[in-house]
Amino acid sequence: MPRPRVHDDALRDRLLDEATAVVAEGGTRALTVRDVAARAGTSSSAVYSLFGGREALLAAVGARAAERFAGHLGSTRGTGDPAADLLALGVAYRRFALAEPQGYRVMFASPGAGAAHPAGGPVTEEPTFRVLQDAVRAALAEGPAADAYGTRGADAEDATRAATHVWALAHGWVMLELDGLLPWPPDERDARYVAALRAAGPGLLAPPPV
Amino acid sequence: MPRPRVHDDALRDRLLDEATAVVAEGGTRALTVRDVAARAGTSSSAVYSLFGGREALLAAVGARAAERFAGHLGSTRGTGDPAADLLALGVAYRRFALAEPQGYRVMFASPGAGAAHPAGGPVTEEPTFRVLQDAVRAALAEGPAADAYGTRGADAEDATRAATHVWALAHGWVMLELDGLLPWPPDERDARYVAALRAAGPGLLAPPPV
DNA sequence: CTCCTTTCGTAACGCCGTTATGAAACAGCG
DNA sequence: CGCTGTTTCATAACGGCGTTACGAAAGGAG
Repeated sequence: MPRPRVHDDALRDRLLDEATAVVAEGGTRALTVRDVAARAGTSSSAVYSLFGGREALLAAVGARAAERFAGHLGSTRGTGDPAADLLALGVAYRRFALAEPQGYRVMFASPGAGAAHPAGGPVTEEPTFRVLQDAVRAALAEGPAADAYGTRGADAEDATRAATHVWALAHGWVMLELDGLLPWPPDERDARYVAALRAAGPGLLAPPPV
Repeated sequence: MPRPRVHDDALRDRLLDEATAVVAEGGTRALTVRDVAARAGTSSSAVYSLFGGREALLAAVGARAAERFAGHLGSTRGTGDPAADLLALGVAYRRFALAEPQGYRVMFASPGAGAAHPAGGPVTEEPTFRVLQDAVRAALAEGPAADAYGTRGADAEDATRAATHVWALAHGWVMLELDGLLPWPPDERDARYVAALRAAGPGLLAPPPV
C-alpha cells in the first residue's frame, strides 16, 4: 500500500559516488548535503534516510576509501623476498596516499578519524593493518630480520609491534608530504622515502632489547 | 578626529586567548566567529578587522601553538649525551602533542595545514624544526652515530635528512595515537614509543648507503 | 555648536545541516 | 471505479554559520 521506495541501495551508491567525487575534488570541507543530493538527482532528505546525516556520509566515504586502500595494498604480490615485499608495500602505501590525498585524509586526518574505522574495533583486525601485519610477519619469519630473533622466533606480538612502527613512519612521512612539510622537492621524494624505509626497517623489525 | 579605536592589539590578544581556549576544548570545529567575539566582549566584526576572517584566526591559533611547541621543545636541556638528548626531545615532542592535542592538530592536521607555517617558507627554518635539527646534528657529530660517518663527517644535508626521518616517525606515531589507532592500551604507550625511537634511531641517523 | 572623518556594532545576505510537514503514490475495499 | 489509509519522499521552515553592507557613535576642526 505504500508509495514505492526511491531511497534504495542504488541511490545510496550514487550518493556515495558523488560524495566521493566531491571530497576527492575539494576535500571534506567542500561536501554539502544539498550539493551531493542535487548531483544524484534527489533531495537532501535522501542523505538522511540512507546515511543519517553529513557526518555519516563522510564516514561512508572514508569506509569506501579504506576498501580501495586495502585493495591497493593487497594488489602488491609477493616476490618471495619478504624484505623486498615489505618495502614494496610501503611504497604502495605512499603511492595511494599521493594518488588520492583526500581519500587518505578522510580515513586518517578527518575530524574524529575513528569514524572511518569500526567503532571500538581493534585496529589490528582491519584489512589495511592485516596486510601490513602479514608482510611484517613474513619478513620476521625469514630473511635478514629473522636472524635477529634467533631460536626464539617472532610471535604475533612482535609482528604487531613492528607493523605499527613501520606504519607510524609511513603515515608520518605521508602526512608531512601531503601537508607540504617535507624539505625536498617532489622529484626527490620517491627516493628519499625508500631510503627512509630502508634505513629504519632493520631497527623497527628487530626484537626489543632483552 | 576619528572615533577612538577599540580593535587594538589588546583586543587581538584577548580574541586569540578565547579562540585558543575554544579550540583546545572542542577542536577547530567548535570555533565560531560569533562565539569568540562574544566571549571577548566585542562584535564579530572585530575578528575581521584584526584577523581577516575565521580561517586567519585559526591560523593565528596555530601560530601561537607553534610558539608554545617550540618553547616546549627548547626547554629540554642538554645532558651532554647527544643520543639521550635526542631521545628526550622525541619524548617532549609527544608529551606536548598529548597535552595539547587540539593545538597539535591545528598546527599539522588542520585543513590546509600550511596555514600555521610561514607560507612558502622552507620548513627547515622554522623554530620547531631547528630544535630537532640541532639535536640531530649534535648526535651526528659525536656519540655512537658519529662513528658510522667515519672521517667524512656529517654535514647539514645529513642533519636535515635524519631530522626529517625522526620527525616523520614521531609525527606518525603521535597522529596514530591521537586518532586512537595504536593497538596498545594507554599505559603501555610511553614505553612503546621510547622503544620505537630507540629501535629506529640508529638506522635513521646512519649515513645513506654508498 | 556643527560638520566631517573614522570606527565599530548591528543587521542583512546567502548558505549550511537538520527537521517538520504536507503532497504523492499505491494497495485494498466498498 | 472511487475512496481511504498508509507509507514515502520532496519541499519548506528553522536556527546558526561566515561574511559584508550599513548606519550610528565618537571625537577633532572650524
